[in-house]
Amino acid sequence: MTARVGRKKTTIYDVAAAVDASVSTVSLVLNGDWSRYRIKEETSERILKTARELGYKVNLRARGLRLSKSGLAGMILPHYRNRFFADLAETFELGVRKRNLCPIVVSTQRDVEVELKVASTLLAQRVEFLFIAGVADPAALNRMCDEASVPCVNVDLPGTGAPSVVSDNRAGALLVTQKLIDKVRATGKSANDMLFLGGVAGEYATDNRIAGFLEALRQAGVDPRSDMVSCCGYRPENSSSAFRAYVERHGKLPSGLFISSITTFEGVVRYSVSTATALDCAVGCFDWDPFAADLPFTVAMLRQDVESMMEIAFNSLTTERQLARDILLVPPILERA
Amino acid sequence: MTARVGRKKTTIYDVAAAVDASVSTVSLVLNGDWSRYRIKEETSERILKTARELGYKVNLRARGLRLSKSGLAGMILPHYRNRFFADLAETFELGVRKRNLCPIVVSTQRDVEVELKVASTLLAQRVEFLFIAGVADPAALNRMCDEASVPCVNVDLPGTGAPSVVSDNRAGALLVTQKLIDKVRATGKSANDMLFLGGVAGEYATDNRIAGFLEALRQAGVDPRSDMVSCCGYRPENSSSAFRAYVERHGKLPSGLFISSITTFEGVVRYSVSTATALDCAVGCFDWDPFAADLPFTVAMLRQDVESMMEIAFNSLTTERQLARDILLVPPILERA
DNA sequence: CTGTTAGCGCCTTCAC
DNA sequence: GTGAAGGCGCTAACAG
Repeated sequence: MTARVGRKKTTIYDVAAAVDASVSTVSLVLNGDWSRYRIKEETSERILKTARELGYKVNLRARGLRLSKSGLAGMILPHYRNRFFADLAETFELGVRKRNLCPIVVSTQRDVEVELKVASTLLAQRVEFLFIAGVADPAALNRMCDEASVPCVNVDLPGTGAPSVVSDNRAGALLVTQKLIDKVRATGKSANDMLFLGGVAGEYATDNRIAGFLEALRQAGVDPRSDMVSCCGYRPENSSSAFRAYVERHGKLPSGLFISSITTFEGVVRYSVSTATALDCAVGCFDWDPFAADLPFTVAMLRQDVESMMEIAFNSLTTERQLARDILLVPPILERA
Repeated sequence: MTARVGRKKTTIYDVAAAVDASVSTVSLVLNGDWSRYRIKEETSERILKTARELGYKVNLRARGLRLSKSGLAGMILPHYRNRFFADLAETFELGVRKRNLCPIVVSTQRDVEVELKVASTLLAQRVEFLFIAGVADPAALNRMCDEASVPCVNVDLPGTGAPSVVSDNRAGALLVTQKLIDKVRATGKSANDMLFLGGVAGEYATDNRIAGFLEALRQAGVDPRSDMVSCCGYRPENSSSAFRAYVERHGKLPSGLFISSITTFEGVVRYSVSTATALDCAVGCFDWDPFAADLPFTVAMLRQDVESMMEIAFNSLTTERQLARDILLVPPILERA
């Protein structure tokens, strides 16, 4: 058998002609409910057989046009390069396939232009719903979906233009910080020397994590100081130098370290390696990565509860939920302690 | 503006009726080449305006049906959970978008059933070509594409059913092993105590890596022994115990360690951490991960050249290349040394 | 039990 | 300059 690039595909008309039946009979048979339409079994078998011989395959696009539904479901996210987004994509695909639809996941590299373009392509393809994760401007995309009457949901992103499913950053940060404080005190150190590292002040997630961090400190009777928080962004180089600066200023490591993302963590590890400084302090991280989990010191890692988030997201596709536009909070999971 | 889930979309007929023109005029204008058809500028502007007001959006599926091309391009891969596949997916999307198509990437978790089902869905959606990466049985999928007259290419996977683009495992392994031997000898140790760890004997990639490893040894005047190779699979637990077994049997670490995948590496790190054994030997890894790259010892990492691979893959979609079905080898990149 | 037919929304050739 | 009409492949009434 050789490649037959561009050869014309066989249609139900071809099959109908071959068995000398009508297209509707063929269609009925091919869609399985021939018994309901009391088509002779012999006819049905002949059709099935020749369809196979002719290599017939449905054209889902034609069917979709006829039925006014595409059978497609879309998701846009920034990239696949960390476990959270990778898990989101895979969980989305699974859920979509379970609903007998075909997933279209597209990454947009956090580029607003690309986000807009991709979203409009997906809507023009008539996806039946759209998941929006980690984009720069959810509101614009929500509006587009609204105009196209396509249900959508924001994931890991709060917004008022659609239902939103987000990790409970505050509660998670509170929990991890409490663990850290316990550990710090168990080793006889002071919770007055803790540090929050990473993120960008003003960002939704970062602000909530800081709030949780500070609340835990207050609950433990510690009076938060401004030098306990260092929002150095997401790049490893930045956290590396921010951490170095902290250590040099204080002449020692913090007693407990709350790291706000896996890339920030990378920077800390890089510092530790390059200066041969053992990280003998309590460490917690609001993110999870299998490699980081195997490092030479115990880290309390918070893993976003992707399964729950996606289940909730799928459930918010109903008309009522679409109208309600709630923000649904999902507590993350403490992975190590 | 409120959600209007399920409301009927506006079509070119609606626009035509609104401006009291014919659908063909509307179509012409909306597709931009109205000047070529010498449509009055005034008409054209009126159409554009009302189309916008009515919120008209093309239905790409209807257009596709009419033009017999879907505007869709498919890729199937096992998952997104390592950098290689994540990069593959993103590079694919970029290339596809550059060609003004819409990417559909679907992960199949290395499950043959799922692979088959997904492939047939994508073909039924009439993707214009299909990239196949890291699946269990490429031949079956190649055959399906062939029957559907859809060009396809195997990525990181050799096959005879379609052109294949694979990393040059042998050359890469040879290169890294040479580096390791240099390092081992530079520190006064013997290249007779090197170890290849990971992979599955009989697998294409593993076998080629072993071949490169052994060849480098031979070139360096070392006579390979069977206990220099331990194919312990891909799970971290397995490499962890396989490495432990090696160390216990020999009473010391190997002088140089060639690790065949990132998950194998994880297992080695886990062993090192749990036994407080410093990994003071030359280490090389046929895989790349940003976290691993920041670990407390220098590792020569080989990174698959995703960009080149994908470029070659895109180029092998032409009819001649489809018929030729070559296996194209792409050397990986040495990331650290 | 099976066939005819009218679209789904769009593009394109050919008339006018 | 613009409109009418056919058809992409499929489904679902509605007729027989």
